[in-house]
Amino acid sequence: MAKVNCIFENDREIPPKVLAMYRAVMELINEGVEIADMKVFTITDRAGIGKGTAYEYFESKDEIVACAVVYCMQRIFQHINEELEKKETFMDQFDMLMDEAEKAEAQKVSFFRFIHILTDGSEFCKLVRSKLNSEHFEEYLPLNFMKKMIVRAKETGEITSQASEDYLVCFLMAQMMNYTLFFAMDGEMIDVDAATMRENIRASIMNELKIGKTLSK
Amino acid sequence: MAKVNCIFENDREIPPKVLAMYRAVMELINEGVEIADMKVFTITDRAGIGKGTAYEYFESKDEIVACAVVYCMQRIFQHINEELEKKETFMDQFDMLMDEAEKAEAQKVSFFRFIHILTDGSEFCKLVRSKLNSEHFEEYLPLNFMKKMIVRAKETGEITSQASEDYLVCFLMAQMMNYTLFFAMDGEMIDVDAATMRENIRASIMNELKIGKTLSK
Amino acid sequence: MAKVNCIFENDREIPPKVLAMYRAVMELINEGVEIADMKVFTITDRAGIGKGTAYEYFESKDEIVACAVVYCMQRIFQHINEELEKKETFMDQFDMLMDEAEKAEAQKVSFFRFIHILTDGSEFCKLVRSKLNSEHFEEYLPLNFMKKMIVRAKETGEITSQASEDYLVCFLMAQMMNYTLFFAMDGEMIDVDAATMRENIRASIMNELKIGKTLSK
Amino acid sequence: MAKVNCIFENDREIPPKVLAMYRAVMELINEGVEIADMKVFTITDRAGIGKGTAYEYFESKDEIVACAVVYCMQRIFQHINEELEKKETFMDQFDMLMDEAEKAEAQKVSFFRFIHILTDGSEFCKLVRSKLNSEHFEEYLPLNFMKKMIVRAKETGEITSQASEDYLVCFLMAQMMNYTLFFAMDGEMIDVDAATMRENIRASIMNELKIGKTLSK
DNA sequence: AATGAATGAGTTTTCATTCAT
DNA sequence: TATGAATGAAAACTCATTCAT
Repeated sequence: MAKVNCIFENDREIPPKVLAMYRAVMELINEGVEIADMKVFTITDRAGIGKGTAYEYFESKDEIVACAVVYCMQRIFQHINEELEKKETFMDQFDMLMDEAEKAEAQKVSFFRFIHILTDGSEFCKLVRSKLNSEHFEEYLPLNFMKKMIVRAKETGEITSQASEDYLVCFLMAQMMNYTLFFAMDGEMIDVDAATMRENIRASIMNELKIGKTLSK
Repeated sequence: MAKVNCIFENDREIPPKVLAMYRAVMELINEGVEIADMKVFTITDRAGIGKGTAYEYFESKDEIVACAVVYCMQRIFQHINEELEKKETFMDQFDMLMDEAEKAEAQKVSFFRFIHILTDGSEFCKLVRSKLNSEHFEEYLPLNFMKKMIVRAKETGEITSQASEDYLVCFLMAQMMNYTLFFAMDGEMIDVDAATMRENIRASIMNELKIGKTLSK
Repeated sequence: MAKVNCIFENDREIPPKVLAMYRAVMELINEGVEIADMKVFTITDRAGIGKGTAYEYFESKDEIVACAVVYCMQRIFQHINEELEKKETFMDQFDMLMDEAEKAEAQKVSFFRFIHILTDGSEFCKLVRSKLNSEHFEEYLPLNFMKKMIVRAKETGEITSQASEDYLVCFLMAQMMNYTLFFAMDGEMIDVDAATMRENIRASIMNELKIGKTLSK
Repeated sequence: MAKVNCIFENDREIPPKVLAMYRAVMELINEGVEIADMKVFTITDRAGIGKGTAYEYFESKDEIVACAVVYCMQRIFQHINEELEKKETFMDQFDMLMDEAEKAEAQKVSFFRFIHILTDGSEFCKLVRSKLNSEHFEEYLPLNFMKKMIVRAKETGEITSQASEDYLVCFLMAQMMNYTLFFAMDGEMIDVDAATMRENIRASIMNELKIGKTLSK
C-alpha cells in the first residue's frame, strides 16, 4: 500500500516499471505534449505496462506526473552538472549552458515549461515544488549550480566583479531566460538572429561579471 | 450566429454579457485559477449569466478564454502604457515596471503565466498568439513598449549604450523576468531580500545600458 | 395565442411568414436535410424571419415541421393530380408517376422519406398522420389518387382485371415503391439498369391489371 | 483502445457487454423507439452496464447504434433464412415471409424502418450501409435471399416465368412492401382486411411467376 | 406582431480510478 | 504483483423555448 516516493539516488533504485513510466513521460515532454494533456493510459501504454500498475506505485495521476517531472529535471540538471565539470573556464561553462538551452528549445523541453510548472499556482505546481524542496534536489536547481559556477570562477580569479554572489546568480539567470525567450518566441516578435543575440549576451556577461578577455575562450 | 471577435477598442463596444465574462475570467486569474482549470460553467456562473449565453457569443470554450486572456493582457498593458507616459526618466519607468510586477505577483497575475501562455506549444497558445498578432495588439506587448522606452531614452541621451535596440529590449525583458521569478518563487529558492534584488537589477541595467548616474532617480 | 392549424385551401390563405417557413422546409427537404436534423433557427433563418416569430404561429417545433411536411405533400400531390388530369390512358398516367418518382429521387424528396414519416411509430409520425386524417388531405394521398386512376380506367375499359380496387391500388403502390427503392439504393444492391427495371414494371402491371396491349402507349 | 467491429459470426464471439447493448437496442426497436431518439444512457441502462463501458467498445454513439442495427438485421434475416430452409415449395416460403412481416409489424420492427435507415441520405444511413457492404452481410439482405428463392424454384420447375431473375426479385420485393405497407398503415387508409389482402397478393404472385396451381399449398 | 438575446435541460464524450482476477 | 475491463462524475456543447422590448 505504501506508494513510491519519487526520490531516488540513481536509476538502479527505481523499480523498473516506475522507470519505464518516467521515461515515457520524458519522451512525451520531448514530443511537446502538454503536462495537462498527459493521460494515465498514454503514459502506461508508452511505458509498456498495464494501466492499473501505475496505481500500484503511485497514489494518483498527479503523483505519477509530478514524480516524472522531478525525475526529468533531475536528469537534465545532472547532465548539465556533469558537463559543467568538464569545462575549464567560466565562459566555456556558460556557452555550454546556452548550447543546452538551444538544444532543449529545438526539442520541446523548454525552460519556460519548467518555470511555469514551478510558478503557476496550481495544485500540481505545489506538488512538484514540495518534491523539489526535499533536500536531495536543491543542488540540481539552476540557481544553485549557477552559484557554484560563480563561486568557483571567483576563486580562480576569472570573475573580478565585487557584486554579491546572489546578485550575479540572478543576472546569469536573467540572461539565460533572455536567450531562452528568444528561442521560445521562434523569431516571431524579436528581430535579431541567434548568433548576434548570443554575442550580445556574452559581451553583457563579461562586462557585468568583469571577466578578463584573456580568460574567456 | 456570427460570433464575437475579441478585439475592441474600449469596453463600451463590448456586449455587456461578454464584458461580464471577460471580467469573470480576470477575477479567476487573480484568484490563481489555472487557465486549464477554467470551466465554462465557472465563468458564466461568475459572470452571472446562463451557460448557453457563452455560446451565443463564442464558438467554443477555448475562444472564450483566449479572448478573455487577450482582453486581460490588453487592460494590463494599457494601464502600464498610461503609467509609462507619466514618468520622465528611463529608470523611473523601469522602477514603475518593477512596482507593477511586484503588485501583479502579489495578486496571482504572474508575468510567467502570460509568458507560458504565449510560449507553450499548445493549441490554446497558438490561438492566443494568433489573436495577438492582429495589429491592434502588437503595441501592447511588453517587447514593444520596452522598445519604445529604449528608443525614447536613447533620443533623450539617457541611454548611451551602442548595442542594438533589439538586444537591449531582450536584456530589459530578461531582467523583468528575473525580478518576477524572484517573486514567483516567493523566497523559496532564492536567498536574497526584495530590496537587494531590486538594487542589484537596477545597477545591472544602468551598467548595461550605460545610463549616467546623474540621470537616474 | 391561438396557433395556426396548417390546413389551408390555397397559399393565399396562409400568413406570409408561415408560407415562408413552409417553403424553407421544402427547400431543406430538397437539399436532403433529414427531418430530425431541422432546427428552428435553420428554418426561420432560411425563411427570412425571426426565430421568435415561429412561435407566434406554432405551438412547437414539431408543429412547424409537421405542418410544413403536410404542406409539402399537399403541393407534391396537387401537382401530380394536375398532371394526371392531362394524361389520357392509364399507362400514360403510370409512366408519368414513374417519371415523377425518378425526378423526386434525383432531388432528395424520396418517396420513402414520406413513407417513413408516415409509418415510424414516433410522436412526430402520429402528429403528421393526425393532420393528414383531416378530410381535406385524404384526396391527395397516393393511395387515393391511385384509386381514382383505377376506377377511371375500369370505367373506360382499359383495365379488365376483376380484382378488388383496393387490392389493385396496393399493387400499384407496391410497384411504385419498387421503382423508387431501385433509385433509393442508387444501384448499390440491385443489378439492373433503370430502363429494364421500368420495362419490367410496366409489363408486370399490364399483366396484373389485364390491360390490353392495344390500349397502352 | 481498438474498438469493436460489429461483424461476428455468432453471439458467442461478441463480448457480453456488447451483446447486452445489442439486445437493448433490439428491445428498444421492438418497443417502437426511433433510432434518432436512442440515447447512450437509455441503451447502457437497459443493457445493465455503465455509460462509460459503451465507449470502451465503440467510437461513438452512432457506431453503437449502427452496429446494433446491423446485428438486428443479421438476426432477423438469419432467422428468416433458417425458416426458408424448412419450407419445401416456393409459395410456402413466401407465405412464411408474409407471416414474418405480419409478426414484425405487430411488434414495431417494421420493414420500412430498415428501408428508411438504408435509404435516407443521413450520415447514419451511410454508416449502416458501409457496414452492410462488408461481404459477410450481403447474403442476408432481402434482395439476395429472394433471389435464392427464385433460382431454386426455377430449378425445381415451380416457377415457369421466363422473366429475368432480377425482375422477379423486384416484383417479390414490391409485393412484400405492399403487404408490409398494409400493416404499417394499420388499416387507417386501406379498406381491405388482411386475409383478402394476402389472398390477392398470393394470386398476383402465382400469376406473375407463372406458378402452377398444383404446386402451391 | 415580430424579434432575437438569454436560457438551462439534456446529450455526448472523456478519463482517473477501482477492483476482481 | 500486475492487469485492464468497468465505471460514473464531470465537462463541453446544442437547441427548443421564453419573454422583454
